[in-house]
Amino acid sequence: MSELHDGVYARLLAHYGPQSWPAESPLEVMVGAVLTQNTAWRNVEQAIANLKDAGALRVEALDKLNDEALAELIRPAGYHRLKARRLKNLARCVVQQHDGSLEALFQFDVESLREQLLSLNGIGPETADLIVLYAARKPTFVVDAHAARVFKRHGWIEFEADYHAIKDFFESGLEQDLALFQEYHALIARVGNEHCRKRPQCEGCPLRDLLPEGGPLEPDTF
DNA sequence: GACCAGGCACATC
DNA sequence: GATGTGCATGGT
Repeated sequence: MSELHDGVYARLLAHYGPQSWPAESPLEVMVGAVLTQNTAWRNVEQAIANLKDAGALRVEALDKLNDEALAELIRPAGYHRLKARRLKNLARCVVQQHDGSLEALFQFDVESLREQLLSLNGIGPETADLIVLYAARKPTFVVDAHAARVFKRHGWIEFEADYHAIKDFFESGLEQDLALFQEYHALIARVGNEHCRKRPQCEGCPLRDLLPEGGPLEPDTF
């Protein structure tokens, strides 16, 4: 692990302790990954609870439920009609191409699994990587807005860096270890969410002593 | 009542 | 191939 990652990871882990994805099953991870697109996690929780109450948190149930009924259940997470179609795309893929078995889908290696997910309408790079890392439990680094913001503001990566450049930055500086990738991503999301928002709140941030002279860097836009 | 949260697909240039 | 826009809700 590079010196930078070593220092950041150690500070975050010491400050927050181990994190975990708040889900009870791989399917719940996948559904949560879609529902949290452009949406704060607290808005996703009620939608997941609605799906559980309706007995709809099963691959076959998601596949069979009509669009309107599914949209109504996930309404609290926002973009409900759009996300209902995305969840059904995912469920249909598992039913038709993998005999309804997530284990069958997850037996592919990281790259081919990632490609299959990316081929689905509604699954982009971040959602695909979230599913690979937390549902399929294979080491691929998830880049989210928090990771980009935290690392750009500290001057550790360029403001122009795109998803793949940032993903490479992490994957080339870390051991290819599932638990490390899961933990590090979750810790970065936590510190990004609590301290490195559009208006940074560096007071009490565990990475405060690593800031460049003059405080966090500000791009023209975010 | 404006702003924040902050991914993806698609149209357009 | 970069840029802009629509998708929708709930909390601050």
